[in-house]
Amino acid sequence: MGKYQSSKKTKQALIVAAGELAAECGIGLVTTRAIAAHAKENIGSIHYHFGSKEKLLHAAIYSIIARWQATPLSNIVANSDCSTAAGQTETIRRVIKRFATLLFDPAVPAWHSRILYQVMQYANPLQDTFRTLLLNPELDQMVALIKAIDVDLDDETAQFYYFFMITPLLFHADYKYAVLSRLGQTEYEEDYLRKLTDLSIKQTLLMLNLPLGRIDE
Amino acid sequence: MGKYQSSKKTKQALIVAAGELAAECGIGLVTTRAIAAHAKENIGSIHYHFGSKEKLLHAAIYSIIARWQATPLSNIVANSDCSTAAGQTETIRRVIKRFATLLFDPAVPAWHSRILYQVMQYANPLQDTFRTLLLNPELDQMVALIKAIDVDLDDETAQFYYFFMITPLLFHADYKYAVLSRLGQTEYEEDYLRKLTDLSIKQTLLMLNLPLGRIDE
DNA sequence: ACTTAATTTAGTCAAGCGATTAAACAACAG
DNA sequence: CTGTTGTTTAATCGCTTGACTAAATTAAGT
Repeated sequence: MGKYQSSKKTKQALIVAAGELAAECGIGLVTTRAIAAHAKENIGSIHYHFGSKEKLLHAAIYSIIARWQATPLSNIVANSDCSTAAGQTETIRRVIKRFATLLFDPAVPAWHSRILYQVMQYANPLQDTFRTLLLNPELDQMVALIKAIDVDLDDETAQFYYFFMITPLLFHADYKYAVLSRLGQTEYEEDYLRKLTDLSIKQTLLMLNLPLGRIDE
Repeated sequence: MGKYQSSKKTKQALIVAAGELAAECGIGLVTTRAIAAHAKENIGSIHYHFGSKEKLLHAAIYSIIARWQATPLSNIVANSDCSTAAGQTETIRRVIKRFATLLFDPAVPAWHSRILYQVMQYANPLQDTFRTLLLNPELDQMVALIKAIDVDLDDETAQFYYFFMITPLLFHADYKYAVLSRLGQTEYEEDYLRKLTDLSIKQTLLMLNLPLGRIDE
């Protein structure tokens, strides 16, 4: 297994198909037959390459986690100057822009953002993996970062502020189709996403009593 | 049909069971057998009383819509004074408190908040009903309300502000189990919900450049 | 109490599911 | 070009699903 060129292509096609279908109708409702048809592959290939439908979905989710880990928060945290108010403002700006990029950048497959947090919404066996590999590390780092900005906060309040920080972005990912339908569009426009990011930043800075001005252009 | 006392009880038990199970594992993954077992009723009763599983789920969702319609936004809009800044502040406060009540009040079944917006997240046949009866009227009223507060806003921006307004509340409903797991609790505490509502109000007032002070106690 | 009709029940159905298999096919080494 | 083996294919498995049905049961009107 994995010696021919075609093997890698088939596996990738199946992962993408599984991801796209799961994004559309929900992880639990995706069938092996639908995945195979969408990928233009055979049902048997799912079991040949991944062992089971669940393992294929696991691989799809893992590919998302890997994408997030390739843009680590630690880069921002390491290069940020949290000793001045202006530096804190810039750090918040970068954190939100990273989040927006991971959710909405056209270079990141659209199904990523629709699946990642789907895992968290309902009880399912993939949650533990997801929490250990991505969610808890992200949250712990963000709590530490926010506490570095305001040393008076306890863990729960810092996390609470983080929720307020990312929540409009998350909403626009989760309810993407519903929002787009209201807007009469088929994809978020660049302008809209910029407005979304900018207001998320501004509201977060107001919440944390940080100055709104930015350092670089 | 519907002539015996037991009929109403059975129908209600099936609706609650369907709602609770759909809240737990997702609308699409609920089975007739699971509903019947959870309601301690017979599978056949689902088809006898509702015709099909889908119609039962439709009835469950309709019961949620009815709960929202019983607490109409129009009450707030009609009694609000949007001519003064203080009146506008109070209106925002009431709108957010209504939303928080509908999502988190223990008097409202917990499964309501976990299902309502589930309908919006994935393509499914119930969306049209939901949009026509609840979502579009709510959004249209809120857009009008926000435009009454700031007459310079266009529809899209007013709706955009509304998203920012409700998004933290919605997040805490959608990701309830994940958040509770992080908090190490099994249910949101009164204090936490008050903090959530208060900060939502404060952030909205900041966003709309309204004074933070309140009118009544 | 009896009758009637509404409701509940258990059993059955075809359809679609994930998984498995053996045969057919195709890629690569020599 | 040929043999080997990794990969793909179509057919089939047992199982669960939503739906249906006829029989049993129960509630209410008389």
